[in-house]
Parts: sequence; C-alpha cells; structure tokens
Amino acid sequence: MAKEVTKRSENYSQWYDNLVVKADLAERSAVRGCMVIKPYGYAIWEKMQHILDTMFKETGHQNAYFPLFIPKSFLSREAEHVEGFAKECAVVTHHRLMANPDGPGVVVDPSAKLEEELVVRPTSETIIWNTYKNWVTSWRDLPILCNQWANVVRWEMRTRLFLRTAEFLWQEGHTAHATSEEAVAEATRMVNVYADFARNYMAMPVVVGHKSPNERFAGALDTLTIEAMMQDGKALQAGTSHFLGQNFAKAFDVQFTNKEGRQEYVWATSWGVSTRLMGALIMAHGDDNGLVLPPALAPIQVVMVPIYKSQEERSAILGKMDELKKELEAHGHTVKIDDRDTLRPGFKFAEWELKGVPVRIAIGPRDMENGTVELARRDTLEKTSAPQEGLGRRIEELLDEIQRNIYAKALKFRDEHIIKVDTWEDFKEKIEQGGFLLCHWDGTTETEERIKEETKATIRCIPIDTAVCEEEGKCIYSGKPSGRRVLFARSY
RNA sequence: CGGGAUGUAGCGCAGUUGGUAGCGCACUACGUUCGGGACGUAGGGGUCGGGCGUUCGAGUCGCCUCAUCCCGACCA
Repeated sequence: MAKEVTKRSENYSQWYDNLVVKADLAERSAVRGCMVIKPYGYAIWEKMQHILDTMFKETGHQNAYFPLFIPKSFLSREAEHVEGFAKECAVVTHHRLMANPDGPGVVVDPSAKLEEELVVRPTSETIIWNTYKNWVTSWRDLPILCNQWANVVRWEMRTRLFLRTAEFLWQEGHTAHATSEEAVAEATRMVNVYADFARNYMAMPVVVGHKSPNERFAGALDTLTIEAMMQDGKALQAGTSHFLGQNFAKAFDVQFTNKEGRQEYVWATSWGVSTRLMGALIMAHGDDNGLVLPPALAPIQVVMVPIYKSQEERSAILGKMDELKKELEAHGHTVKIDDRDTLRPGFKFAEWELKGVPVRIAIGPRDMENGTVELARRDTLEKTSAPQEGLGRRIEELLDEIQRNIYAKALKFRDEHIIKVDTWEDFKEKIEQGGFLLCHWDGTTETEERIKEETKATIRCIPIDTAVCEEEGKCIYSGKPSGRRVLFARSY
C-alpha cells in the first residue's frame, strides 16, 4: 500500500493528499468537508498543542473556554466582521427532531424552531467580547490575556485535508488592553511566538509581516502573519495575530474607567494557529518516501526494527532492544520497538519512513555479534553502523543534528526561491515558477486586485524585516513610486 | 453557486455491439521466507450510488435523483 505514494514532482496536490492518508494522519470523513484525524496525526497535533500552550503561559496567558454557539445577532454587531464570515457559517435553526410523518427517518420538528438562530462559531471574537463586557469595569481589570483551544466551523466551498476543512481545531487568543500601544505590542509579541514555534519546533522558516488592507482579518486594524513556503513554491499562511483596535469593544460596549476616572473603550487583539500547521509541516519537509518529521514534533523519535530468522534470535535481539530503549528513554526520547512478527524488515523500514520517524535503529544477528546497531536517519536517508555502547548520547546528538538539518534545508530552499523582481514582464514569468517575489507596490488595493486577477498572486505580507525590503523604487504594475518591497506569491 | 468529470469488493480499477460481474492490492488459513516494500497454494468478500423506464434480459441504453472529485468564486 505504501508503495503508491505519488511523487512530489508528478502532482503536488495528489502527493500531499496521498501522503496524509497513507502516513496514517487523517482521512476524509463522511461529513462534508470534514476530516477524521487519526491517532498518529493527532499525536503530532498534541505535541504542537503542548509546546504552544507552554509558550502562551510563559507570556502570561491563561486558558478559558467559550460557547460553541453564537446568537446570530452577535455576528452582525461588527459590520466588517459579519461581512467577512456571513457566507460561510453553519446555522442551527431547530433544537429537536421528530419521526418523519411522511416516511422513514427523522425531520426537524417545526414546533422546535429557535426564536433566534445560533451560528456555529467560525471564530469567537463576538461571543468572547460579549462576555468580556461583564469582566471589565476598571483599568485594574486589564489586561485580560485569554486563550481558547477549540474547534471552529467555516463552510468552505472547497476543502483539503488539514489545509482547509469545514471543521478545524485551533487555538484563539483574545486579549483586552487599556491602551492601543499595549495591544499592538501584544499582537506583535504573539506573532513572534508563532514565528519561534515554526522555526524552532516545526523546523520551518517563515516570513513575518503585515497583511495588506485587502487581506486583513474581518474587523482588524492590522493583521500580522507568518508566511511559510511549501516545496512547490506556494505560500501558506501558517498563523495570524490581529490588532483589533476598539472595533469589538465598541460593538459590544466594553468600557472601563481609566486612572483619570474617564470611561474608555478597551483595545483588543486576537491571534490563532490551527491544524493547518500540520499541513504546513507535511508540505514543508515531506519527500517521495513520505513524511519527514522534525524530532521536536515526532510522536515516535526512534523506531527499532529487529532482523532475525529464528525465534531464538528474535528474543535475544528484542531483549537487547528493551535495554537500549530504556537508555534512550532516560535521555528523554520516545522510542518504539517494532516487534511485529508478521512483517519483514524491509516493509517496516518503508512504513516508518512513510510516517516520518526521524531515526531508525536496526539490529540483526551481525550486530549482535559485533555489538553494533544500524542507524538510519530519515532526513538524509543515510545509514551508518554505531556501537551499542553509548547509544543514548549518540542518538541525542543525532536528533539535534536532524532537527537543525531539516530547518537548514527548508531555509536554503526558501531563500533560493525568494527573488527580487522589478519589471511586470519578469513578474509574470517568475510567478509561474513558484516562490516568493519581492516587489515594489504602490500601496493601492486596485493594483493588488489587478495583479491577483492577472497572475493569481497576492501580497502575502509586507515583511517586518526592513533590511530586506526597505528601499525606494517603482510599483511593478503601475510604475508609481514605492518606499518598500512587499512579498508576492501564489498561496494555498 | 457556475463549468467539467466520476460513482462497480476495504482501496485502486477493468467490464466490448445489452446475455446475469472480474483484475491488482488488502483480508483469512497453511507452508516456505525474513539485513530495503517476499512467494506459493487454498479461501472469504458485490442488493454494480439510488429510483423509474425501455427490453425476453440492464453494470451497460433513456430520464430523474443523490453523492464525491477537479476548475472557478470563498478561505486559517
């Protein structure tokens, strides 16, 4: 079965979908546009959750939980927000079913119609700000730094496993502040938390920047983003952090008395990352043999495969593996011994590669004689022989090395595919090859839209790193003057 | 919601001018194998997406319907 994984070069989308299914991460569910995340996939998400959660707490945040259902009227309080989400909401209209009077099955009970429909949250700003109203009266109540781990529903027309499903898992931070400056600082702090997470744990380089007004979150004054590059050269928005100004405070009338005794509206931020990160991980590192997981996020960091003919050999090798497993676990690594007796070693090798396990240890009769093991690393597919003695230290170094190497490889790829482009002809040509294009833009939405229509490329972000892009020039499309370059790409 | 396609075993597919359903993988049993995705033998598994019609006879033809996928519009 594993053999059938498509090659990346043949059809990137198909390769991705295949890989997700074959690596046992997730599958399409019977429910429209939704997916089932399988145990192996969920284990990766749990690791991400745990690390992010720790980072949030280190930056002073607490977890809370808010309702799944939002009264329809809440959504319309903030004009831009309703505009942005109205088209993709699942709506609850009734609260009871009844036996179908005209045939088999059940139908909604017309007498159980809700007076006001409930919307399944596409995001929680409205329900949360309606709640915060009761939490804030004085400057002493601020800031509120809450995060929620939850599911949300957005009725997307087209879906794709992990990247865009009708229901997805995410975390959404919602903070309330006494001043604009404080809220802006919070939004910036959190986008940097995301960037750190992407780089240090996912081994995935990202560009941090501001969204253009056109690409902003519905209801935000500023949207910060981390943009990652997939191996087909397309961009993936991997996380966002919004400065919401006083929009939601005004919509839900959240005011506080400041130190001078005056009533003031609260300043807000919201920020989130989702199971889309799983898609990013897969597309950023995967190869033709399957998944490549960075050790920091791999549910299994080391897999041991015994090679034997007789049952005597088998038990001797498994005994040795138990011993080595304990040593590795003492170094903090997660280890699995693949003792399935019905499968041959070659099959297991291929299967664990497909699942992206960073290090494989094989032990056969020869190794038992020599006191060695065969070490295979997933990132480079290199195999070496290593002494059983001191294996814990060796693996520790190797996992570090793999983590660094995966990042370095992704960074090299990314940097090779970010290019500066200065003419419209060149732009149209280069965008076909994939990658990020750093170009001058006149700052108008009209130009942005035109470029999108003609090339399907959008402004992924206006990078924060001014060293790369702050220079005078002329807009690639209109020729009008521009003070800095922005990042264009086609995206998921 | 527009344009295109596809629904046949768990998965991937074939099925000719209409004649009563097959292949590969997977699955079960036994044996031989086992240092890179093993092989042999014997098995099990189908209301051919659903409905109506044409016909002596429909997986195949017609109409209707449902679902899924791809390309747009939308999007973390």
